[in-house]
Amino acid sequence: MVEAAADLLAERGLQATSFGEVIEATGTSRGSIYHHFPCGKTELVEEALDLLAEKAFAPIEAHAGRDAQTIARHYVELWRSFIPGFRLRGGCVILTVTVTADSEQIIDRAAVVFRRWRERLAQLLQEGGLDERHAAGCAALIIAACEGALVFARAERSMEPFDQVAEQLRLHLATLTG
Amino acid sequence: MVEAAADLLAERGLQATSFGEVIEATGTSRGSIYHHFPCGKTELVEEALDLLAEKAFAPIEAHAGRDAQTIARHYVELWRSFIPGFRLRGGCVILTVTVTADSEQIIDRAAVVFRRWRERLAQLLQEGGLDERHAAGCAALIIAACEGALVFARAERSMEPFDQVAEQLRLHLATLTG
DNA sequence: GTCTATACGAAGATAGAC
DNA sequence: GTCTATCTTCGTATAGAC
Repeated sequence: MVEAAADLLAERGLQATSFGEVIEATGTSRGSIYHHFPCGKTELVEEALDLLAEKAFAPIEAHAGRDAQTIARHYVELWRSFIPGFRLRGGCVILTVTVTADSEQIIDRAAVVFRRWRERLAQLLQEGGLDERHAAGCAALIIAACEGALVFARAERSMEPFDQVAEQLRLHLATLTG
Repeated sequence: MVEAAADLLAERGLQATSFGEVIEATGTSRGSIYHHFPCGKTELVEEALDLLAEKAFAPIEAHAGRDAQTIARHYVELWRSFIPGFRLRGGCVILTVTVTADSEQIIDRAAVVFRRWRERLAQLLQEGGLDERHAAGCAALIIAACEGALVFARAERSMEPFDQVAEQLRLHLATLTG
């Protein structure tokens, strides 16, 4: 049930993900959702966000321990791989939810996800040899830039703006670690 | 009428901006909107987007002709100034609309805005001495990173992540122009 | 515990009087 | 041309049968 909600969130966004669609996707019934999630949509969305956030960047852990440039390159490549998967439509769910949510609870949950992503990437970069003073900022830059570039790609239905940004990030990392 | 819609869009986002609120804000009537905008909400939103896009970055033109680092610094500062104005709530309207719109027309209009922003900034940077090969990419990076960082700031209700990103952008520009 | 039916409200859009 | 009243659709949430 949470998985179906997560898929729909990723594909269509927060407002567009209605219980009606979750029901259609899962085959379950309306009342059953409220039995498992008494707080309704907010509760379901929170769980779905956690699931998405965890799954999204699990692959990067496979590169833990390598040098900072390699980590960064794979991280950006992972973002890039999301674009065709979402058919240039969805972008990042956490971002979409953040800018559209009217519930403080959900925004707070999204904020936790963003922070976790940044802290983990900063840690990986630092372990990969990046100066401690730049690690947090550099991680924030990479994720922020990828988020923004993903939106460009979605709007223009083209990989070009994303690839331009990725190239600049590569240059920046090369400078910092060189 | 368009101005009221633009204000509401900036403050509350696409889905949250209803005709009811536009009516309340302007004092006009429901039928009157459809008289001036036969295509309804889509048409009104398109006009509002154009208005917002034009107004948002007009101030940067005052710095035209200065060196690339100065241009970039003022550009980022301009983005930063949006945060308190939107009370950390709205973020960038064009971004919000892009990720939430279900109308191809509106997304296309947003794409035009993004492209125009990038091209103008690239031009200013290049006139400010930035290498032609980096101008387009660097402009894309700056705008993408600011968009992403704005979302972080909104989610965490803090300037810190934005300022981290801004510092990295400053470093990057210093490297490219140094 | 799971389902059906329905209440309740909001939003977009339209009709028709003036 | 502008306004009031209304229609339709859709989404969340709940009540109550089994």
